[in-house]
Amino acid sequence: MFTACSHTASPLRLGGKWTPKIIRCLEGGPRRFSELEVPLRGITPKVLTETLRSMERDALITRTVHVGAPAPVTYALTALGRTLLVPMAACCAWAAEHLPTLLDARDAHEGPAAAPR
Amino acid sequence: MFTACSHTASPLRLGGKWTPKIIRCLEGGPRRFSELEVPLRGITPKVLTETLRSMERDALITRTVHVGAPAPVTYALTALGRTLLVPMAACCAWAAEHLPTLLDARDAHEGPAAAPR
DNA sequence: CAGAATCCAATACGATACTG
DNA sequence: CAGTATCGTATTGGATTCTG
Repeated sequence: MFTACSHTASPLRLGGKWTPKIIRCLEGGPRRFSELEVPLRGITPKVLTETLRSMERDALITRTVHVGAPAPVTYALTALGRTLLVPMAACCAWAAEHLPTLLDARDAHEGPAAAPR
Repeated sequence: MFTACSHTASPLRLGGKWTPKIIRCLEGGPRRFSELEVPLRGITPKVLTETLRSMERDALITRTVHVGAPAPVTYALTALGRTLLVPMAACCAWAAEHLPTLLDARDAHEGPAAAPR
């Protein structure tokens, strides 16, 4: 989706499984590592770390280590990261409207033979 | 990007490497297999076939076998497939505006040590 | 708390060769 | 022309365990 528009071969992880969800989680303000693990049910710390690192590298988020006893780390969207909310909204609108149609077509294709009876 | 908006775990190939490009190629009307291979420079027949099949299954395109000597096959966007052009345009606009910024940030991260001299 | 290390599975993508 | 068959590689995501 994104690579189609650019002429780079670089794997932008924007289309990955977790990047958009993380952006949504950060939409309301900075969140800590553990505050991301909870709403992103199913993500493992390894994958969360990897994804956050690549997003930080791409200047989509910032990583801040605060002083404190078990030093908390917060992640926050950058201005660049916030611009992604616009195309994401367009994609979400598409999915909300057309995804059921697509999935119905898929089921009809897969399973006229394997349909429930 | 799309899966983030839905609640399915199904791998929609909308975010794949080729699906958006194929949609763009079909935007101007039906195209034949070999007419897709050319502009999509680098795709192998295997991958093109796989991608077209999955798009057909998802009702994004239709596959039509015509009568003729070496029977030509044409692929065309469905109405559902055309709706994808809207979010794709939003993503392309984002990339056109912000991708250079992102890539600059990436370079700055990777290579202050590996910078050219 | 916020991760790092290690190992593993699934998938996407690709190169090459062949065919009705 | 429009694929199919086979094989191999690269990347992604995940499970588990451990640590400053």
